[in-house]
Amino acid sequence: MSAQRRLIRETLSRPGFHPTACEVYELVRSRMPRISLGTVYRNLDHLFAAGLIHKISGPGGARFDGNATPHHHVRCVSCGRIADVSADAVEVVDKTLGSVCEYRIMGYGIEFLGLCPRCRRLKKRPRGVVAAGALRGGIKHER
Amino acid sequence: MSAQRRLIRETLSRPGFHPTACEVYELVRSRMPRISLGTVYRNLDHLFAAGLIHKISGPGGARFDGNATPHHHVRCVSCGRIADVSADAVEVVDKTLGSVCEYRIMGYGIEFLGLCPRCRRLKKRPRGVVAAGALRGGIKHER
DNA sequence: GTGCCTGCAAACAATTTGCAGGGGG
DNA sequence: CCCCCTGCAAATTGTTTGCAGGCAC
Repeated sequence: MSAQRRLIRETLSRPGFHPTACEVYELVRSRMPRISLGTVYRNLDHLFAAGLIHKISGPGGARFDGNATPHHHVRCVSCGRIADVSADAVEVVDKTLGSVCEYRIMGYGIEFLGLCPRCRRLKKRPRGVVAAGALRGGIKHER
Repeated sequence: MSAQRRLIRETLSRPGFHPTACEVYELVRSRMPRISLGTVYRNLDHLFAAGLIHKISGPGGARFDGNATPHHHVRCVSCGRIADVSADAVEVVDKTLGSVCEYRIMGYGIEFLGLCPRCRRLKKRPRGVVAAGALRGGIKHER
């Protein structure tokens, strides 16, 4: 693990912080002025593929989250800010929609990740279309 | 509603179809050769803002869905294909994780949308950071 | 005419990649 | 010595925008 990668990871360790790649770049650059944007992207990708950080894809580009434990996110429809939501809240999401966090929840979107019937049939090994860190909600009922 | 917009909407009406903007462009162009990519983007945006279609933001760009009723999506971790998931499945997502659809579910991510405490306090009216069509999961417990 | 709409092309933004070098195992 | 990593710059990709018209009311 290079100094650059360590510093990027450290930058993401602040709780409740969900910066874009460019924001990470600016922050890291203040302490390591010669780092390049390409290196930031490469390392964010590396950390994400290793499941060490979360990547939140959305409009206006991806955001990153140093908290790699299973949890979800809420985005403010007015300012776009992102906050964390406990993974446990998912189980009862529709029943407690108002008390999931301090936001006033107006809706939500779920993206499941899994193997489609055809890929399963073809016994294809997942070929990295989705990285480990994409499985934001942990697998609770593995069979 | 112009002929272009109608044709774009019609192109999206096929059930279980989740094309990118470029795919929509190609399809529409086969029937209306002089349409421009800009027009496709403009109209997809318009339809999305009006809540007439869904927009699924994710890695590799957004995908669109002509089914505007509340529902969610599942993405294959191997081939990246997207399929629909009933909105009702959300309520019991953790208890029936294996039977939500015919995919083998490996995880999921939820994005809530709502007003953050500060925006609520400032009495700011949501200023279109998120369009109507972004509220993919309907609001079931409005207060 | 006014306003929404188009095609086109250029601009923009986010991300990826090719390359030549460097440092640690 | 090899491999992974870097900085840099250019290339790609996805998306938006400015502009000069065009069609409908």
